[in-house]
Amino acid sequence: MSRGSPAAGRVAAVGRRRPGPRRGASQPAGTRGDLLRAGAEVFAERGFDGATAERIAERAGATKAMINYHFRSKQGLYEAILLSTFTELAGRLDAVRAKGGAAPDQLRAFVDVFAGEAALHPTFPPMMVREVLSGGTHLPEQALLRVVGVMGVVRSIVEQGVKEGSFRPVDPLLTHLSVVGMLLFFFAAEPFRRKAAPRIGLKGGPPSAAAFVAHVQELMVRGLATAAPHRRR
Amino acid sequence: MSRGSPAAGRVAAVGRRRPGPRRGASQPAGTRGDLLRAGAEVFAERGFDGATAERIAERAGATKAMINYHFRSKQGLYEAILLSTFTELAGRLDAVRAKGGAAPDQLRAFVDVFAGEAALHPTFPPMMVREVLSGGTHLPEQALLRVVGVMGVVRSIVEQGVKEGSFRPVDPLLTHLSVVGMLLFFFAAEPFRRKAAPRIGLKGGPPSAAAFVAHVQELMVRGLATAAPHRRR
DNA sequence: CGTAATTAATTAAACATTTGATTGAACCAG
DNA sequence: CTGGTTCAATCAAATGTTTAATTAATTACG
Repeated sequence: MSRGSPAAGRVAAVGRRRPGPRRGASQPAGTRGDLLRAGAEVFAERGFDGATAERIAERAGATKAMINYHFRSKQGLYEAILLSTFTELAGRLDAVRAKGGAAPDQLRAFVDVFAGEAALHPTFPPMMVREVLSGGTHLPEQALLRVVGVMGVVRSIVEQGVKEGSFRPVDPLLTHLSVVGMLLFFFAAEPFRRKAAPRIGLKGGPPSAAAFVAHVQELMVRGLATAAPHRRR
Repeated sequence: MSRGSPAAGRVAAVGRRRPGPRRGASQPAGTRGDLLRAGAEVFAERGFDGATAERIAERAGATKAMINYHFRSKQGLYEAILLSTFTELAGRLDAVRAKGGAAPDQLRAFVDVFAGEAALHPTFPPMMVREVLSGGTHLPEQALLRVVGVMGVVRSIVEQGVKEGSFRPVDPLLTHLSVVGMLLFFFAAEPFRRKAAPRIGLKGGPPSAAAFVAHVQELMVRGLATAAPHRRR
């Protein structure tokens, strides 16, 4: 630990730029960025314990020692990925709430943005679900706050809808759990559907994300609406 | 594998009975049953890779060699657990469909039974979600068929409802994904809620399973109902 | 300017654990 | 005895981390 290690408090700082080959994704270049991208993929596919440092490094085109150099440990890499992912998502969802409008429209927009983010960063839903599954073991404090923030967005939308009379009086937390649960499960299950598709009689291939988004939007807006349901008996 | 190993094709067979201490759960006694129970718990908590044979054996009050003796390998234990769990669930849900009745009532019953099973066997939702997450890597063929069967139950309920006129014309597969996604996520996230509850301003403690079930039932029946929604604009 | 000193980035090898599986002896009911 | 069951000890492979050496860029300064 005698030589200066950059892992200490840094998060987004980028080392020197290299004129190397073009990167596929967007933001950070260099080995550090390669590790973030490769790590997100492998962690999403196999979970924290199933992802070996060796495999991550290989996919990033680096050696596993680089993980410890740039992030201090495998867990350090994991936390850096979680934090940046959750922060970006929470930011976009906050924007939905901030934009205002009628509650049903905000709810539709919430679903849209959430799904858009999941489609843009396919590693986010699996990582989120895995983290929830393990009780937030590896979840850094700051990332947990983002999750709480998202919960607050849904809560305030629902509360506004109830006050406006467009929604019946429902529990905001339960509503949040249903919407986010549906969406996370759908996107996290994508690899499963692809692999199990031939086994299932799946006409017209697996369902598209757009179709599911529309389905969820209708389901929620109709399901929360004030109008009385089809009462039987 | 020279000595006779019972692991080959067995699934539910029980070794000799012992007069040991009372077991907490129901079915199989003996070391084999202890391993099934302990394995389900640890696999649910940590996933396949995160669960060590040592930890499972310890919780079962046995040694890890017993896993290999009774199930040939750690993966063998895992598959045995998955198969028995999924088979039981699929059976109860098939019964819901077989009982008949109006589509909305069947859908409510489906949610009820699904949630009841999850509450009775808290290890099932996490294991199911983890398996879906990893694309069904460790999923034995027979267990996959059960999952497909459950999907068929929802599909036929929805198709009946559409034909009867109680449901609007929705995609059965998308409907299945929403219901099952909501339920699995809710139950799989239980440890997370418990751990994050103090961090969140959670008035009255975490939501009860019964409350969530009622919420999902209303949401689905209203959301799928034929009646026109609260059209805005 | 040019060159030596310094720092950052990277790699290959070594290390210390951990872990799933195997083995052989002991145990025990019938 | 005998055959199924259990355990303690052992093995070999895998894995996260550390270390030492190498290379490249940046800075200091004569």
